Amino acid sequence: MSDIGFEIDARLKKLVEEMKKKGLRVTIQRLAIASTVFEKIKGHPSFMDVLEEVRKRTPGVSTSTVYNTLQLMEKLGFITSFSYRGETHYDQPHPHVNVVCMDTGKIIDLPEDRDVLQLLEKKGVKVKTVVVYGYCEASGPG
Amino acid sequence: MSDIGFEIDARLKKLVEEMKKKGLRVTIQRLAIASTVFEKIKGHPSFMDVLEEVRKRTPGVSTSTVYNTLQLMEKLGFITSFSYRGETHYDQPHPHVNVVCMDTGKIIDLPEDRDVLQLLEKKGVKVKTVVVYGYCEASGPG
DNA sequence: ATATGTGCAAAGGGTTTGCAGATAT
DNA sequence: ATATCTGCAAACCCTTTGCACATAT
Repeated sequence: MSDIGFEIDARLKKLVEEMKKKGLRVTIQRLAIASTVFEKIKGHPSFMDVLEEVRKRTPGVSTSTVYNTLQLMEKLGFITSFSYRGETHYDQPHPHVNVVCMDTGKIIDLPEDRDVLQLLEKKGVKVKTVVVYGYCEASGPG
Repeated sequence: MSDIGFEIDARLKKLVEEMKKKGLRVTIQRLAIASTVFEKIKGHPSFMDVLEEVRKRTPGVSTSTVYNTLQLMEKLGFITSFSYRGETHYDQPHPHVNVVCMDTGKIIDLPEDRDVLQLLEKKGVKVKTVVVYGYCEASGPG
């Protein structure tokens, strides 16, 4: 469990601890999937994005294993997800504001979102994540 | 075109005008679908919700007709949509803040949302609609 | 008269599942 | 040793489409 070829970032380390604590198995596949997800999560990857990237690195991993692992990671609170245009997108678990451009399909995190979150919380909303559907600079509604 | 059994609300009237102006046909089905949608839109109905409600009122209307009409209405700006848990939900077209309870699945409009929208616009985001994923009063994260 | 719309039924796309064989503990 | 996990392949659900028939204009 020391030389497996992955960068062990803090989240991965914590996930592994968490899995062990719960008697869940730390498999090669789960490590490959988790490290991929942590690396790509800022880009709001879709399920297929994750699957493809995992397979680039570790060929042969199955759809269901990726699916199961993503569900596990979500249940353990390491990622969140939301759906856009019929696809599931994975995202960082801390409350923040995503902006989706309905023209380009791009999804970015709003840089300074603390005030938005605070305003929502002040209104009694327990925020997990926020998705703003709109248009980016270059494009307009229609 | 006078006694068709539907309440002609302002939006329906406007939609009909718009359709005529564009040479689109004002059919019984479209009227049934549109009036249903306008009546139920505050409840963020899913595609299936709309289909079922339309059929309750006007049996025999097909999936594709409902589908086409909803797309048409969206293109003409009378409704918007977003997806949640793999389902398309239809919504009012003006910018506003929806709150989704990830526990109960309930979707409601945030009552006083103008300041939230203004704050987002001030940050340069052209907002079409906002979906806040969180938890309602009774439930907590987990 | 005819361009547009409808309904049927099937295809599509992404997600989810059942199960036999494999494996981390 | 054995409970858990993996991979395959098929099922699933919702959405989307093609096309012959019907209809609003």
